[in-house]
Formats: sequence, structure tokens, C-alpha cells
Amino acid sequence: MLEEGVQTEKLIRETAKQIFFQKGCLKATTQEIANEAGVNRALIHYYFRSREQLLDMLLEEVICEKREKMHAILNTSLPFREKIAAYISFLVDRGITYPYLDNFIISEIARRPEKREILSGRNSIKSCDLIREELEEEIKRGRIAPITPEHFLMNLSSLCNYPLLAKSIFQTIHGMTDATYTRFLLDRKEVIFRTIFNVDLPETIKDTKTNILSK
Amino acid sequence: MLEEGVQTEKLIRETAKQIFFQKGCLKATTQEIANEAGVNRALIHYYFRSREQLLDMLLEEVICEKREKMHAILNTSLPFREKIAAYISFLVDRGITYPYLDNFIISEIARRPEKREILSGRNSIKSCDLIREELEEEIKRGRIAPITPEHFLMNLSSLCNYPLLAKSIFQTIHGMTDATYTRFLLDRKEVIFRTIFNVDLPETIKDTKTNILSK
Amino acid sequence: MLEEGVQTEKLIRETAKQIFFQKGCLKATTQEIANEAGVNRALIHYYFRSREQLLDMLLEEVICEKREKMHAILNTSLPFREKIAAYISFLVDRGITYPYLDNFIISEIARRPEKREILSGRNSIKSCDLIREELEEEIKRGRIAPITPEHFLMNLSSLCNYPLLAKSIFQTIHGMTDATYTRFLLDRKEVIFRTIFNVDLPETIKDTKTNILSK
Amino acid sequence: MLEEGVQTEKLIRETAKQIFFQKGCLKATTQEIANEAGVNRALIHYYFRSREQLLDMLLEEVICEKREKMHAILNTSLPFREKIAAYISFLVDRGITYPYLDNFIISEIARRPEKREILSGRNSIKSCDLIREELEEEIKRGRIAPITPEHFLMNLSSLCNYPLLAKSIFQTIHGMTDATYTRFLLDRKEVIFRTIFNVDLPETIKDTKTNILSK
DNA sequence: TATGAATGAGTGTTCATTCAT
DNA sequence: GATGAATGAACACTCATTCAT
Repeated sequence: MLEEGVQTEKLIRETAKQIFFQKGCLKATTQEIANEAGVNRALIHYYFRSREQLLDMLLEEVICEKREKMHAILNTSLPFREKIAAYISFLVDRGITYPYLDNFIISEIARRPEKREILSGRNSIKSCDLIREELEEEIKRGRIAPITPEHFLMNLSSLCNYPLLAKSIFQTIHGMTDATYTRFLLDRKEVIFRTIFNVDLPETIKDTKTNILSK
Repeated sequence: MLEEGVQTEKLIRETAKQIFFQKGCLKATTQEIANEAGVNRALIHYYFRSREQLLDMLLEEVICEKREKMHAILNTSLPFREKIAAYISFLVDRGITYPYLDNFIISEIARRPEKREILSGRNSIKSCDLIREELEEEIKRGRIAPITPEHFLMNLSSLCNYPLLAKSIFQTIHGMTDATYTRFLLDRKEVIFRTIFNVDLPETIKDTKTNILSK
Repeated sequence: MLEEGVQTEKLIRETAKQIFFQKGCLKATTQEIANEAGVNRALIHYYFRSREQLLDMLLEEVICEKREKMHAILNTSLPFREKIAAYISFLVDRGITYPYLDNFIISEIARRPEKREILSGRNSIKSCDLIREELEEEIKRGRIAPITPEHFLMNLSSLCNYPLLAKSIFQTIHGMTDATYTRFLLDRKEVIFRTIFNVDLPETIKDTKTNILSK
Repeated sequence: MLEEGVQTEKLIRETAKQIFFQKGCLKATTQEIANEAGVNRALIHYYFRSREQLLDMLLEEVICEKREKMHAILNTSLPFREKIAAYISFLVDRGITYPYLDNFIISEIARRPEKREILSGRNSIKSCDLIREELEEEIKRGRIAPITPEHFLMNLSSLCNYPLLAKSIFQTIHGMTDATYTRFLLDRKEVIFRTIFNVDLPETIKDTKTNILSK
């Protein structure tokens, strides 16, 4: 195959994602990545020039993908509550896959503030603009307590992301096993919906293709 | 003075806290700490033996202090909602002081899982046990939607901590200045209360010594 | 060449042996070894992981080699006196090559008693067992004064090794040049034989392939 | 007392001798010496200016003392064999007290050849000159095989000193306990006499004040 | 006389990176 | 494309030494 190299590049990228975003090894060395991927350390530089550029590429990739999916969900023509239910479900599932992603981004930006750029996708519409009108409509109808879209989204993000980020802290304090904690996390999908809207997640939503109880 | 050394030790400790927990420089070197504190690098080893032990000491100190204050708040004889209002206020203020603390803990535990010990204070009562009965009472009275104490506390922690943790992310995405963001954070005290209890924060609480709008 | 690295590794090893066992620089730093070998300091860690492991490798190598040669000599079918003559010759020549070896071993064991292991080769036969019977036979025949094999071997070792070990001391006290001292050492081959057996070293032995006057 | 300082100085000196010459810790730090002596580290510099000067002082002291006693023995009017018996006894006992002394001297001289000076006591008569005539007389009388005084003394030194120096090596190879080895060393007093003179150590010598079986 | 505090020079070690093959 | 060898820059850490008290 001609694309043997392409596969190797992908192998390195996926391995690095695992190490950084799943295992949370922020300081993982190129050697550790190479070992885990079963390739020569020098190959990392062959494909990515430097550790730093590999990092940036990973971040860009993972952040863009996330943003696109989030926007896709918010752009659907679903009713507001279903849309948010899908959003919650996506965030939680995403967090289960890459629990340390936020942690990683935060640390990286603290280290090199220039990297903020990666976050603010060029000419991309802000999430809060996507829901502003709908949210106002819901408030007007009295289906949700008055709140700005920024606080609304921050609430959502917080309730979805923090429990994943703080997995190790919470698990330790409450003495939960990995299984118990994953169960706890999935339960949260409903809890978060109820906390946000102050009503139970309707059975109709649970069963739709938004698949809020997946995984 | 006899306590000249004690002062220097404290200076190093406080400087390190700033660098690690306020500036979020997880990988700060001993040299950077020494420079910032204006002392010789070797002094850090003189007082703390190793970078690792300095880290542990800082964590222990800051975590214990936080846990004690949190428990103190939850142990007061205040009505439930006031207690929680105070709790929120404390968490947010705390987060403004040391925004990167959770981030730091998470990274440290990912690196050295043994450090979980530092979190689980010896023979300390779990927070959720402190509120279990009161929460059940509130639920029975219909003053809050049914929820387990674990999820209740997780909601609280998430809503308070994440916005601080993710300051750099959110600030970038929404193009907020530092001042705007601090304002946003303080606003959240009321937003969080409303999100949790689905009622406005009563004026009476705002004005009491729980001082929910402080800072 | 494929073995370029192997050569460099050997270069480092041989250089280190010279510095430690010939020049007697017990405290030689990795930098000094690297300088002497004309390589980068980091290469030492590339090949040997740590200074400690380099040391252990050198010791193991040099001790094993010595033990094997000693046992080979004691296992030959030569007459006893010739065997011992060969043994003396080997020890003295060996000592001229690596005068500080014993000194090094002694210091290392004082520093890390665990290293005794390196000395006691796994399942290796003790030297004194190899000569016990022959020595008893010689004593019975009245060709040597009664002595235990342990004392006999200790006498041999002492008479051969100490003059090399203490080269600097003796040379200073007696004001000998390097050349004079080497002559003195080679003379000792005969002196030692005479001291042990109380007879002159026979001309026949001198000329044989045991080559007692070599070097 | 006015001489409190003098006592402290002596305490440090004796402690250092133990560490260096008895325990064989060549690389012992000033901190280790201070700890062992129970004094402040800075005191070592107060009394001895530097670690190096402390070392030199210890060496000078211990070497001079040894040389004087050795010369005293060789200068007595005892018959030659008794004199040598006393010499052997002294060397072995000395070695039991400070087994690592020679090792230390050798290492120091390898490190700083200037220190040879310490060995060659100013205007002191060489040991071999002290016995030359007597030895020649003994050879003429046929009481000992022909040998130069240099080789004779080297034999003596080797047979007495090496077993002490190489204690750790020999003990390991032959699996001897400390007690067994000390017994072995004391036995050597007679063995050495026999090896040198090819006759048993007379009972009359054993019982005299030269006390060859002491300790 | 004695000491805690402070420092500079060095030491082993790690790591990302480069290069010849 | 891929790799072993090699390197420079940095890192935590140690230690003898100095100094003010």
C-alpha cells in the first residue's frame, strides 16, 4: 500500500489522544507515545515536526470535531428541550470518551496563552447565538426560568463536563468504583435535564434517536 | 529575628501556590518558583527536600483548609437554603482565588494515583452525609425536586467550580475580558441558586452575613 | 556499519575501566568519562541508563573474567608448584593492568553492601576447594609447611595484590620511579614464589609457557 | 571549661576517623560527619576550614602515629625475629582498628597526587634502612632466605595489610561471618610469621610483652 | 563557640530533537 | 518511510562553603 505512512501517522495520533485525553498523562514524553504506539520515537518528529505541533494538531482536531457536532445538534430543527437533551447526551458521552480533554486544554492555555486561537474557530458562530432566540421564546412561554444564554450554556457545560473532569476527585471522596461512577455519570443525563428544566425528561425523548440513554 | 527562615519558607509556599493554583503553571520548575520568590533555587530543597514534597505540602494545606471550611458551612444551624447559598458563595470565591486548583489536583492524581490519599482526609465525614437528612426533608416538603445527595452536591460543585476551571476556554470563546468574566462569575452566585432551587435568591439571604454577593 | 553504536558503547566501557581501575579515580563523574572518551555525556545514559549501572556492568565484566581465568589456571593438570607460579604471574600481570581494581571493589562494597553479590558468582566453585587436595598432598610430602588452603590463598593474594594496590604509597616512601617500581613488581614474581615455597623458582618453570617472567 | 571547643574539635576528628577509616565511607559528606558527631555542619568548617583540610589533618595524624610506632618497634633492641613478630602483631591489630586506612590513602593520592607529601615524613629514616643490617646478618646466618629489605618489608606489609583491606571481598567469597573473619585475622599473626621465617612462632615470643596474640 | 539560613558550582539524569543511513 | 545514534538544553537535586547573628 502507498498509504502505509498515513496509517502510521494516524496510529500515532490516536495513541497520543488516548494518552493525553483518556489517561490524562499531560506530561507524557514522546518516548512514551512511541512505546505505546509501537513505533520509533523519531517517527513522531518525522510526521509532526515537534511534540508541540503534535499537541496542537490533536487539539485542533478534537476541538473542531466537538464544535461541529455541538453546532450540528443546536442547528437541528428539533424542539428546544429535545435539542438540549441531545446536547447533554452528546457532552456526557464525549466526556466519557475523553475525560481529560478540558483539563488538557486548560493546562495548555495556561502554559501558552497563544493557543487560545485553537479554541476560537475562525469565523465560527458562537453557540450562545445559536440558541438565543429559542431560549428567549422558551422563557417567554414560561417553560424555563429567565436566564441569559451565556449562563444557560455555562450551566449545561458545567453540569456535563465537571463530573468527568473531576472523576478522580469525586470517586476518591465518595469511594466509588469505576463501574459505579460510569453508572452515576449516565444517570446524570436525566438529572441534568431535570436540573435545567425543572421537569422530568419525557419518555418520548428518551426513546428517540437522540438516544439520551445510550451507552 | 528567629523566624527569618519561617518567613522565607512561607514566602516560597505562597509563591508556589500562586504559580500553581492561580496562574495554572502545572509544570513550573523550581527555578521559576525561586525566581518569582526572589530566593536561591537550592533554598526550595533546603525547606522542602524536593519539588514533589513541596507540591504535596501545598496540596495538603489547601485541600484541608477547603474541606474544613466547607464542612463548617454545612454544619451551621442555618436553614437549608441559606446554608447552600453560603456554600455556593464560598465555592465561587474560593475558585476566584485559586482557579486552577481542581485542574492541578486532577493532573496530579492522573500522574501519581497514590496521591488520592491527600483528598480523602482521614476519618472525615463525607459532605453528602452532612446534608442527607436536610435534603430529604426539603424534598418531602416539596421545596426541591427529588434528587440524591450525591447528585445534588455534584450539581453544586459543577456549577460553581467548572466556570472557574474553564475560565480560559469560556473567556476565549465568548470574547470576555477579565473584568467581564469576574462580573459574570459573581452573577453566577444567584444563577446557581436559582438553577438549584428554581426560585430567586431571597433578598434576606443576600443581605445576611453569609454575604453571598461578597467580593 | 551496523555496529557503530556497539563500538561507541565499547569505547565508553573501556574508557571508564581505564579511569576507574587504572587511574583510580573512584569519584570520576560521567562528564569526565565522556570527555575522556570524546563523546556526549548523555550517551552514557543512552547506553547504560545510569552511572550506577555502568559501574555494575564494568565490575561484573572484570570480576567474572578474572575469576574464570584464575579457575582455569587452578584447574590445569600442571604440577602444583607450576600451577601456583602461573597463578602468581597472572595476578601480578593483572594487577599491573588494573592496579586499582581491588581498591574500587572495596570502596563500592563499603558504599553499597548489596553489591557483594557481584563478587560471589552464582554456583561457582570456591578457589580454595580447587587446591585443597593438592595442597594437602604437598604438605604430606613435606614440600610445603602445613597451612590451610584459606591462609595459603590469602598469602598468595596478599603478596600479589597489595604491592599493586599500594603502589602509590610504597613508591612515595621509597622514592621509586614508575620504571623502577614496575621492575620491582616483576621481580616479585620470583620473590613471592620463594616466600611461599621457600625454594627458588626452578629455571624449568621460568621458561615454560606459564611464562612467569612475562611483561 | 575553656577547652570546650577543643573537645568538640576532637569529637569531630574521631568521628570522622571512624567514618572514613573504620566504616570505609570514602565519600562521606560533611553533613554525615556532623550528624554522626551530633554537631552542626558549619562547625566542621569553623574548626577545619574545609572538608579537604579535615581529611589532610586526619591522614597526617594517623599516618604519623603509625610511622612512629612502627619505627619504635624496629628500633628496639629485641632479637630480629621478636622484633618482626611485634611488627606483625602491631600491623594486624592496627588494621583491625582502621581496616580502610590504606584504601583511603590510595584513593586520596589517586585523586590528589600532591598528597604524597603527607606520606613521606620530613627527614624521616626509611623503614628498610632500619632493618637492612639486621636482615643481612640473619641471611648470612642462614636463618632466612636471601631477600632485599624492600621485598622483605613489602612481604610483611602485604601479608598483614591486604587481608584487612580485602575483608569484604574475602568474607563474601568464603562466606565468613565477622567473628570468623576476626579469628582468621588473628590466626594470621602466626601464619605470617611462619610464612616469612619458615619456622613456627616460638612459644617464648608468644608470651612476651610483644604480645603477638593480643586481642 | 555555635548555628540556621543562604548560595554557587556541580552532578546525574531526562528529553525533544537532529542526522546519517 | 523508518531507525539507531548522537546531542544540547534543561531539570531536580546535592554539597561544601559562607555569613549574620
